[in-house]
Amino acid sequence: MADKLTTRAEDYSKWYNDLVLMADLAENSGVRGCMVIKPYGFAIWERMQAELDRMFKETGHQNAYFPLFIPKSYFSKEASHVDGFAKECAVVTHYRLRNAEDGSGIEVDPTAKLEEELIVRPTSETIIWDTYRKWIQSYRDLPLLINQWANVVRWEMRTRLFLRTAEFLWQEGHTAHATEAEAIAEAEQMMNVYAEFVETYMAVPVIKGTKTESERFAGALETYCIEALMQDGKALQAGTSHFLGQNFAKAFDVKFATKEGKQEYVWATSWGVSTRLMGALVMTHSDDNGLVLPPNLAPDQVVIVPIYRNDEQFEAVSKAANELMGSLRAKGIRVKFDNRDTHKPGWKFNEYELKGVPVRLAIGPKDLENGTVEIARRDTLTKEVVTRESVVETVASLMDTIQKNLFQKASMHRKEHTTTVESYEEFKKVLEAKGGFIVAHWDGTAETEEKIKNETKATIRCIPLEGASEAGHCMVTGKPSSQRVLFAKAY
RNA sequence: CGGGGUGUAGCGUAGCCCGGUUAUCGCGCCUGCUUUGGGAGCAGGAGGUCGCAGGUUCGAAUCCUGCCACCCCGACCA
Repeated sequence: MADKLTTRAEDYSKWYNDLVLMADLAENSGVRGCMVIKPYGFAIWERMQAELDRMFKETGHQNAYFPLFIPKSYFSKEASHVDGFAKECAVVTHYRLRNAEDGSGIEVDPTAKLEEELIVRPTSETIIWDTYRKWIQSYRDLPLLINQWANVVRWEMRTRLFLRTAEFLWQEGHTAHATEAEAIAEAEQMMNVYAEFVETYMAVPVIKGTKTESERFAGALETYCIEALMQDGKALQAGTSHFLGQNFAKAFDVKFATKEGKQEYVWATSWGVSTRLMGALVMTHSDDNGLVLPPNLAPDQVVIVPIYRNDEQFEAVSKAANELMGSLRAKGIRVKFDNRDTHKPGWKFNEYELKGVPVRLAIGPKDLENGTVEIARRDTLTKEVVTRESVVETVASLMDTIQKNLFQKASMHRKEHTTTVESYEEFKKVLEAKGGFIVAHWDGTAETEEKIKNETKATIRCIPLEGASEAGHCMVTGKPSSQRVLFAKAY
């Protein structure tokens, strides 16, 4: 397995797929563009959900659930929104099957045609705003801060495991506010929540910014995003937060009575992250030995592997392991004791490396004799032997050390693959030779953006929020520019 | 939707051009013994509508026709 990973490292996307498949995260289901997320992969997603959900609630949001099916007519209300999604919708046209008369099997019953087709949600703006109209009457009903954990379907031409599947899991927040300023503040806040989650838990450094007009979400006035750089030098959009203005309020007639008794349209935001984050995780930290999970996110932070030759040894080792597991858990560390008798230690070592468990402890007869434990780190692949007395402390501090080390490593990689260029020639050269983020001046027009995209495949990932404003000239047209923007080839 | 490719055991594959015993090999799986501090060894065993449907032929995994599925590369996108 390891050989296979190494040889395929030349082709990153293949390598990435192998990693995902072999690490027991997910596999192609055989259903077009849809994946099966396996238990271990789903455990990681659940960790993401848990931390994000906590952060949403800490910022005042509540969860709710809306229907999977959306009547077609809802889509006709917001023109730019439907333009963005029309080409990738799965549509339910019938509601019954029957046995074919010629005995060839099951067929769709043509007499069971739906009066109005149902769209399998590609995103829930339309049905949620239709509902919000009924929920919002007064300024006292605002702000309405709701999140939904759900699956959505987008019939993409081309799919890629985790990064772009036909069906994917995500959360979508949809909020309504009394004022424009409040809605903008919400959209910015959620971008910051995403950035904090991705950096603190996933140990993936991100750049916060806004999208250009042409890259903006369908129906949004402003799209905030976080952009991450993968190991192969391509960028990945890790999360987006949209300021929707009053577009949806007007389309779905969502008005509220102000304190002064006037009727006004509400201001809206929406924001989401998806199972794509799993792809970001894999492609940021993994190496040829498999996944590398940051401790803050890992479902199992520590695994204890017992080493023994016979039942007595197993008893003795298990006793020590269970005690150790108890003290680690008391420190709030997620520990698994793998006492399966069906696999040998060497097999387990490799398995947990592939699965990216941050710390592995091994206890055997020698350790019982010497009062020691062997500690192995996944991030550095190093091992050391420590005393039983110090192991809990060592492991506890390793959680922090490994988390920081992974973030540090990814940050260094990004720094080394971020290049500031002055000319279009240089831009093309760097893009070709090195890839990564390229920081350059742009005249702010969609034409120039389009030209660059067509000629080089690179897109403007974002207009960085923390980028200092700096006068300069567009690298393509020479027209004045007030700030450098971030370019890259993207997934 | 354009271009390319692949369908043979749970996974990865040989065989196909040039039709001919019982369809190859590895991993995995099962049983037994020995093993267990980096993916164990030996012996035995189970597992196949050769993607589907037709056709050609004495005979088809192999040749022909049609269909289906998936993958990869583009255009589109979280």
